[in-house]
Amino acid sequence: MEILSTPPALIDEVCMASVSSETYEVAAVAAVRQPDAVGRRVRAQGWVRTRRDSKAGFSFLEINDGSCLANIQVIAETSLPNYESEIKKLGPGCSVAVCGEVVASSGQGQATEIKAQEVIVCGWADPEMYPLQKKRHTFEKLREWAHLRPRTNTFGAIARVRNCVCRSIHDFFQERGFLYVHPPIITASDCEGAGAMFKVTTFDLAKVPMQNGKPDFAQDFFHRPAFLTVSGQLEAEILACALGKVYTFGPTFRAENSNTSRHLSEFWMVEPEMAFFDLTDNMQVAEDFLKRIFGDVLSRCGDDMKLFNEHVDNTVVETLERIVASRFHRLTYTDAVDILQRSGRKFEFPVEWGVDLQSEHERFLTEEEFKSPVILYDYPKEIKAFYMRMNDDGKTVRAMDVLVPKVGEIIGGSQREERLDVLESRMREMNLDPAVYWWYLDLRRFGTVPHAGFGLGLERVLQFITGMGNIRDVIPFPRTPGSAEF
RNA sequence: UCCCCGAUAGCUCAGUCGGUAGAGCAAGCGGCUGUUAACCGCUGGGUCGUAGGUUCGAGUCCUACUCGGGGAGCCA
Repeated sequence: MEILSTPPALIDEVCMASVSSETYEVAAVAAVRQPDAVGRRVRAQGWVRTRRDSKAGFSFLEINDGSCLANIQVIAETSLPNYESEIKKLGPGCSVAVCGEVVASSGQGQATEIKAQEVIVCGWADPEMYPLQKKRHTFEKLREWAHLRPRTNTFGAIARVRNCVCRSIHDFFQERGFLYVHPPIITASDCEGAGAMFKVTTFDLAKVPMQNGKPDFAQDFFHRPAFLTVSGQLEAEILACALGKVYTFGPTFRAENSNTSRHLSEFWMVEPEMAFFDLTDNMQVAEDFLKRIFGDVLSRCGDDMKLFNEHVDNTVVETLERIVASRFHRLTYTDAVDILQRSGRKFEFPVEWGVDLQSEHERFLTEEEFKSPVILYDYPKEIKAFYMRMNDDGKTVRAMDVLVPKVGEIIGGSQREERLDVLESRMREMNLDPAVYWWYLDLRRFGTVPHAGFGLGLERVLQFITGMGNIRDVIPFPRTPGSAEF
């Protein structure tokens, strides 16, 4: 366990003036809590969670610095010079730096504690005004305090799990020789038709230049309509068709007026794209990928996952453990429809070959029929995008969706159509103008290769991992219709 | 965007048949205690989401709007 760390510069400037001449190692709470930290002289810095006074001549302070779920208990004796003037007035939310020796704790619940030689108050938090109380708050209320909710146990845990997942994403692809690539965030074409897009413009909206009753985009910044990306897939294909295996990882924007617990207007998406991969290879990558993420979270975020399991959803740990050890069920769309029709279950929306599966159908498959993630593939061409590879039956395309219990679709992907003539006829069928996609078609015109890829919604994965019911609670600053505070 | 539900103290909620508001927690003060969601006592704290309407009288009934939640569609 590494105990030395770089102190935040700002805090140090604020506090160093009053620090005694003795030296202390700046240490994270996570490190100080380890039994082997006993005997070290440390400086712990963070926010007070609670204070308890003892008439035995000292107060207990619980300090959290976000390095782990748990706090470090500080023993602040009445003999400290600022005990009456400051320490007795500390409460939830105050920021402090504590210098002292790490000692074995004589109480229950922690191995170590800090016997304070100095307690420096950096910032006060008026208990009459500070919103966070020493009690449970609803997630809805905490959402109104997005600037303070990272200081709570649950949202601190979410931040750490989110970080762990992002690290796993990079590790997984980097170890397998993928290149991390960056598609544009501003895009000029509504390539995929994957929902409404946010417009990007420098026009003065009070006086937009008009031409024949329409905005004259020739005068706009990019000399044409521009949007925020809804997917980096088409650009990722360009890069894959030169570099082999690539992945993107960045923000994605959808202006869809979706008001659900599973949709955000701004979310993070991972999109691997692999040249010389077919749909079977693609499914294997998706499965290995999810298992790696879940496995890493279990091994690196044990305390945080324990919190989710105890206070949010008591099945999450068991579910992740089972998935890591199991094999995903793979079946065609056609087989899935067959299972649903023969289930005897009365669905609100009847199942029929050719229609898109509803939430209730996906949930039946993942939660009842298989009780595990399910990969569905070979979907009817009518309900999937133009770029997905046509099967020989002429009716289905090489699409795949990875479905998980509760959250539903967590990954959507396909093998891409690499045959120029087939792709062009598919575009015409769907009333898309091939001329607009000239560069996309060039990839098939010059040195085309079979390739495949998928998209994974980061927040959907986090929802699944943590059991959090609302996607707005697994991203620090959720953007949704009518909501962009903070 | 559609359907349903909700909005009362800092937070979570109760409030009967329409008659000017209550609890728990939090906070302040005091007590007790190597405590750890600490505990015990006292005190303060409200334009009942906003705007109209019905009524002698509205937290309560009606309408619209705003915000929040659940479900649906779209999807990741």
